[in-house]
Amino acid sequence: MQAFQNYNSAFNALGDPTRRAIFEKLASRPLSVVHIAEGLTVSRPAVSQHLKVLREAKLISMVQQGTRSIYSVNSDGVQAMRDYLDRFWTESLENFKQIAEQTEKLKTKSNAANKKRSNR
Amino acid sequence: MQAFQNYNSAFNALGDPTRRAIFEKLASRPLSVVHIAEGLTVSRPAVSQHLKVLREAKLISMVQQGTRSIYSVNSDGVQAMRDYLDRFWTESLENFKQIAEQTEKLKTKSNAANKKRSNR
DNA sequence: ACTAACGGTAAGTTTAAACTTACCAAAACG
DNA sequence: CGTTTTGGTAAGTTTAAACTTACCGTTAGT
Repeated sequence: MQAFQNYNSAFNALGDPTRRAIFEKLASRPLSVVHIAEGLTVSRPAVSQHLKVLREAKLISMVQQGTRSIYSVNSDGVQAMRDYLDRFWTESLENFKQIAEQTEKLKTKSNAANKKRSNR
Repeated sequence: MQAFQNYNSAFNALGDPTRRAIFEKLASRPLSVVHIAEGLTVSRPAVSQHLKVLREAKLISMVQQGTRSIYSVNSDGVQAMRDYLDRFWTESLENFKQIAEQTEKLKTKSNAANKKRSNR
């Protein structure tokens, strides 16, 4: 709830197909930039830019090993997104009952209205 | 895993701040378009367009009531995103140990290298 | 029937995101 | 040292997303 209000950047980061591909690659194991770029159709600089976005969204983190930058998934960031969705998931589920109830009410209402109309 | 491969559209949908605001509004309770637009800074047509995006991403659903279009959060779509994140969250957590182990290995390796270098 | 309310869509503009090539700096290795 | 590997950044282009106004069809209310 507290530290991560970066939901926008996080969701935005995973909204891009290329970044999603990178993210999923890193989920399987930590990789250097060249390794990440290997399977992808975009250039290596493009990958670097995507990595920056993902890192700023706290979804991945980086450790330097000599000339290599090793990227890996940041579980905390992912957790934050999960929590966010959890909140609205339960919230919407609670609403579900209310919707059902209201729909019932409205059905009887509109039935009444229909009856009224057909009475004209 | 099966029915929802719309992860892109879903994450993309929540990536936009205005759509996030709409989504959160709807989480508190189902609303008509004018009600949704009420608090927001953008025009009503813009809201309609955002609603379309959210609906195509299966994050919200709509029922028609006379002239009103009542929108509400689609729990299934949210659930699908949760599942997606769950998968990569656990996956990255499993990696965490491996990273730690490998980091240990690399530390001893680089220690050996440093020793070698300082021996020159 | 006439008018209000509601809301979806079309057309056009503006801004920003994704990508490219080119360049550069730092570490590694012979 | 020279050179290769690695990867970040800058500058510029292109495409697409977000928004606006204008318009129209449908339902509701009087």
